[in-house]
Amino acid sequence: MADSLPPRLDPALIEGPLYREWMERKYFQVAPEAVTRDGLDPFVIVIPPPNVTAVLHMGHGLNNTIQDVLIRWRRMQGRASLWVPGTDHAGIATQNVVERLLAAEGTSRHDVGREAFVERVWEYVRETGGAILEQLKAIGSSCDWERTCFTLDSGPSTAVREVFVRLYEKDLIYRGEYIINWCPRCLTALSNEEAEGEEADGKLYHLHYPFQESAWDAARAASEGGAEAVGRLEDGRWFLTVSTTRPETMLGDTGVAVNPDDERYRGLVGADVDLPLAGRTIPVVADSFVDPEFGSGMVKVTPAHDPNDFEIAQRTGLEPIDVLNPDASMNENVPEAFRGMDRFDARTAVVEALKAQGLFGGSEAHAHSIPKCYRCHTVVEPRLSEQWFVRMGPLAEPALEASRNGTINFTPVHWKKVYERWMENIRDWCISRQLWWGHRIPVWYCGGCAETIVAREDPTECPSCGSQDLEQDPDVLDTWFSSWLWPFSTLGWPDETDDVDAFYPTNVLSTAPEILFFWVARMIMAGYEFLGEAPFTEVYLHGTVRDRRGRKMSKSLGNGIDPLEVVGLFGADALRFTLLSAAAVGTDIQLDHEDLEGAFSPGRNFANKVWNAGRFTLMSVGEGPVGSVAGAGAGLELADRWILSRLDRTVEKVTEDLERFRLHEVADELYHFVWGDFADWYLELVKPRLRDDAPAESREAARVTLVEVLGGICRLLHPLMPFVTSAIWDRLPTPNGADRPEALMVAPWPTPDAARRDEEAESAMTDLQELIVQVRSLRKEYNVPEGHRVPLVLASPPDIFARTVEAQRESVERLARVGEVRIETDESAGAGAHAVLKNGTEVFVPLKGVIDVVKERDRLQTEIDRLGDQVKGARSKLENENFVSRAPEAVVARERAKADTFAEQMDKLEAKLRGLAEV
RNA sequence: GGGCGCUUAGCUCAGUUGGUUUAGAGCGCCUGCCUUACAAGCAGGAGGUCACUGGUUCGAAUCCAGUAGCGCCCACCA
Repeated sequence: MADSLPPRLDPALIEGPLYREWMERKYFQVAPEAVTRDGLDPFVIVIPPPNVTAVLHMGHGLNNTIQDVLIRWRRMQGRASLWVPGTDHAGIATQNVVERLLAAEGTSRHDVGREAFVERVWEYVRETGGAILEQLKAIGSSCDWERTCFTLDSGPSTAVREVFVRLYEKDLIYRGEYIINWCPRCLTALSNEEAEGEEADGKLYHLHYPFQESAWDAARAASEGGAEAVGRLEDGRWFLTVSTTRPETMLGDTGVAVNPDDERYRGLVGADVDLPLAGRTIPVVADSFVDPEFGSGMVKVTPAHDPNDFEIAQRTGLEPIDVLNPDASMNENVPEAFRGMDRFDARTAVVEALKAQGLFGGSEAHAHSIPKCYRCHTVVEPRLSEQWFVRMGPLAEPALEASRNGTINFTPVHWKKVYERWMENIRDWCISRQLWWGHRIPVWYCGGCAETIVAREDPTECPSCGSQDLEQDPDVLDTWFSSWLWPFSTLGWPDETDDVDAFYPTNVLSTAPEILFFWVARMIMAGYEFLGEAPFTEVYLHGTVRDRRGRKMSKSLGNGIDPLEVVGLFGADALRFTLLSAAAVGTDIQLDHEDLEGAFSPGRNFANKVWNAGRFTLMSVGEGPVGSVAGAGAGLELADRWILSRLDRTVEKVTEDLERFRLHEVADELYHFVWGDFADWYLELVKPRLRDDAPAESREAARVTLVEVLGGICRLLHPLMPFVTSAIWDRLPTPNGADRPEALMVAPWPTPDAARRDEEAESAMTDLQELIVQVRSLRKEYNVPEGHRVPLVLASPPDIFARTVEAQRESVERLARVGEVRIETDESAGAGAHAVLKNGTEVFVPLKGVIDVVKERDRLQTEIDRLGDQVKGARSKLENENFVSRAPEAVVARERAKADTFAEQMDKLEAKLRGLAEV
């Protein structure tokens, strides 16, 4: 059987069939009864739903590999592990895509009409949507596909409706007129989170507004009092200067504000100025928002196009004047010359017009951040409009507390602060979008009596006046308004389902930090508000996948890597392992998109190594029945005991690191255990014992150990590399032909076994490895040709070491490439190896390190000195009364333990040193 | 402007509460090997003042302060 395995792993050959088998056997599925009836401990992850029409990218590859590792590991631990998959309708993104399709056809959504447009999007989603879920299967994701959910499905839609109504009834949803972020291209409102600031080199323009003649005296007085923003034109008029980065908005100014405590301008409050171009008169008002230190200390107030100005206007009684159309062209409230002009053209035009009137005060470079639409990157325009908002304050309270009291943990931990800061400064959430694709807002306006109806069921008549003249709010909800319910809407809420009972709350939420606020924070708020409990307790935020130059991978840069291409070239295991081994907690991942082979060689090479180590083991063990490790008992040799002990340590370490999301460490440990300990050392050491002419007992001990260790490797590695491990495990015999789980993915996760620990074997092996490495190094140093075998003379080695070498004599000879190992007690022979140089002369090579008594003495002495220092340090602390009385008990205890252990170790080493001295 | 993080081998990065790490890995590089599991391999090797300065300590890549460079997040500064 093993002979039939090809010497080079061909992932394509094994991955497809294995995944199909897992699906057929329904290993990914979990029924709620497993929890409610059978009492299994649930472990649940809900997938961050990718956009329904998205194509898999490396970020998905990384995130879903992480989730699959956790799910597979917990499943093997015997927990009812459920991974809920699904997709998001992605309001703006999807609508934009289809609008572009229509544009290419020479039409638009307005031409085809709302109903037909929405139908068209559905059509598009049905055609192209969900492909990403198939792609997740290719990387091995073990989601319960029967539960696949879409945010626009009836279940999640019901949840959205229920939540809207409940919040409205609690007065946590309101409609109001505020300055919102408006995308003039998407023609919709955006939330604060959706308007991303982008650093840009802008300009700060200075504009002059002339005072009305009645204020000239006050202006002169201010000017003489040192008000630098006040000046006089050539024609004698006095003016003030305001600064702005958006001069075109001056057409909508309704005032100029100064700080009430600003001495310079106190006398000007109440004065009127002429608003140039617009032909209006506006007042100077006082508001404490104005920072006297910034610029001239005078601010133009444009209430309809700036959130701060809007607030100033509310406080000072200024009326907003809207000057922009939805598409950001100038509207009818501006002078005819500017009407219909694009905002950026208007900017130039306004500046030119002011120049012509001598009212332009120049401009200067000004770096600042400009908000842009996160979907189309158009510069967002603050705009006054009527929108729906969620009052976030009350929702944030428990969500903030959950982080503070440790109910919810963040990995890496520094996100905790970021999260809390956002929660502390929470602002209301604008949830209405002027789109057609999404959840329609469940609000109707009565034409008969102006009643607003918010209902779970579509109303047919007004409950107040009975009128049937009802019109539904035209807007849809922010995409995230369905996403924030995901951990329970996917389980059937608001119905009281078994799934909610069994699987809520979920356990881990793994995602990219970019959507901490968009999604994670809001899910936590929704969890508390609607189910009274956090939706998960662990938040794992992974790094960003970047290219070799550190740039984020993106479609527009063309620097992305297609995970499916990687799977096709090197296999899913290679992809997964490479990502995991690069994904240290809190760090980004760099992959060279121009050298896929280089980028993914760690995973590919390791997968192949596992494959070959497995193949060799299977061939060596052969067809015959195999006993158990327990049965082998005293027959186990040093190398066997060593590798079993190492396996046990690895089990402990790997499990511990999985619990702490240290997946990079897990990958690293398994890599070194499998490649280093198992393949490089153990397999090489046991080769002589596997021959037909080897002593039967020794051969049997090797066989049972091989089966045991390879089985352990398969289990430990399975969450990371599910395919290659399964392929090997399926061919692995069981001890004494015992029954076993029908598949590796449902086999039990190993647990540490104290009886397997063997420090004697570990230290003896360390010495032996050191000897072999020394000899190899010497051979190289003295140019001993490959074909030459030289005797290795070990003079007067410590007893235990002599026995170790003796036990592994054959292996030592083979691995060190020496002809004969001689152990002598005659010190005069020295410790060394005879080597024959290229010219034929024979030299005696003294061996360094473990077998060189003198050097060993030095080494021990150094070690002892160092331990001595440590003991001294610990003891001096313990003698320090301040330390003992003030330090926490645990710390003192640790210090005491330290002193004891190191002293103990020191004694041991001193004994060893005395032993050497006697030789 | 506020907050946070990073700076370790040619490259990309690990290094878990300060002490068995005389600082590690992968890739790359040099030397020798097709040793019947694997050349996607085996063996040996070169390469680092752990950004800089000072401090705490018996002991610092690890803790503290400052300096320089880079990055991220948040923010209403016109």
